[in-house]
Amino acid sequence: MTETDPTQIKGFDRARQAASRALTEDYVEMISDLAAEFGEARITDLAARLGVAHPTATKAVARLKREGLAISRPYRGVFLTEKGEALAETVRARHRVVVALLCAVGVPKEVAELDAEGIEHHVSSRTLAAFEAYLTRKTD
Amino acid sequence: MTETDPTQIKGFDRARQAASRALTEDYVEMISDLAAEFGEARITDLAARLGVAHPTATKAVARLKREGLAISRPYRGVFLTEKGEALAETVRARHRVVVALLCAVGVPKEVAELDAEGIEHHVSSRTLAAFEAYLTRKTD
DNA sequence: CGCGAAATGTAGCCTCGGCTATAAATTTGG
DNA sequence: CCAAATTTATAGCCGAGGCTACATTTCGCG
Repeated sequence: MTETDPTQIKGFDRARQAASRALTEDYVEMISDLAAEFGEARITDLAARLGVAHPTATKAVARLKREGLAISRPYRGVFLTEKGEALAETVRARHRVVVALLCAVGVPKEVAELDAEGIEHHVSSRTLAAFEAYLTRKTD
Repeated sequence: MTETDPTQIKGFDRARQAASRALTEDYVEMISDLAAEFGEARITDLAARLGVAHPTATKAVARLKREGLAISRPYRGVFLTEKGEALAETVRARHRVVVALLCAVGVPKEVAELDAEGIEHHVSSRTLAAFEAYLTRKTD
């Protein structure tokens, strides 16, 4: 029998958990963006921006509501709760840092934006802190 | 109607595609590692290292076989095809670069290993090239 | 105002990647 | 060499997150 390496398993588990959080984070961020732009987030716009069919967005919003991140009434826009807004701000901030770090090490801006969309969900708080410290050092 | 931003959609699509590739890449890399260690990859060891139940590993291996990345006979070990080995090497190399870059910007080694497991699947070839260039610059 | 267009909701289906439980084959040790 | 332990396979379930098709509600405009 192979001696089970807990560190390695932990890495895969974390990656899987991050994958399941990614959708939530994307939707919350997008709802926040749309609210800032138009005053409310509509299902159709959410679906369009995320590149999915509307029923998919409807289901996702239902999940956000279950998790206490958003509220909505039938045939009306979607709004974030305080908890949802807080998460949105966290996600947005992390996104900015990841993009900035990628650019700082020489990744072209558009590529950085594209890759950050996937990478950001896997950046732990400790790695994020290291990124921020690096950017601060480099700026000074 | 919101003006659809193609760049943003592309980012989300890429992230979703990367998520579906991630499992394949993890399994292929792990099979390669086990083959190097023990001469063959057994379903039980694969499952243990990835932290899943064995039927889950069996299903995943079936998929790899469908995709021409691995071969196996009932009750025998799993082996990579040439295509599978090539993918494994690519994945392994990318993993090393990602870990090295994280370390280079100040992420502690153990954290880098954990986060890399999730991040690596979202690093495009252009970003990878930028990482390599940065590491080379820094080393010189 | 009322009607057609647009937006939202609902139903139902698919695939994937987990799981448990159970069966079959293989390996191992006495 | 046979029985027990281990390993692998299979069946069947679940939830997530896609989709299409169709029903319903709201909105905008003539």
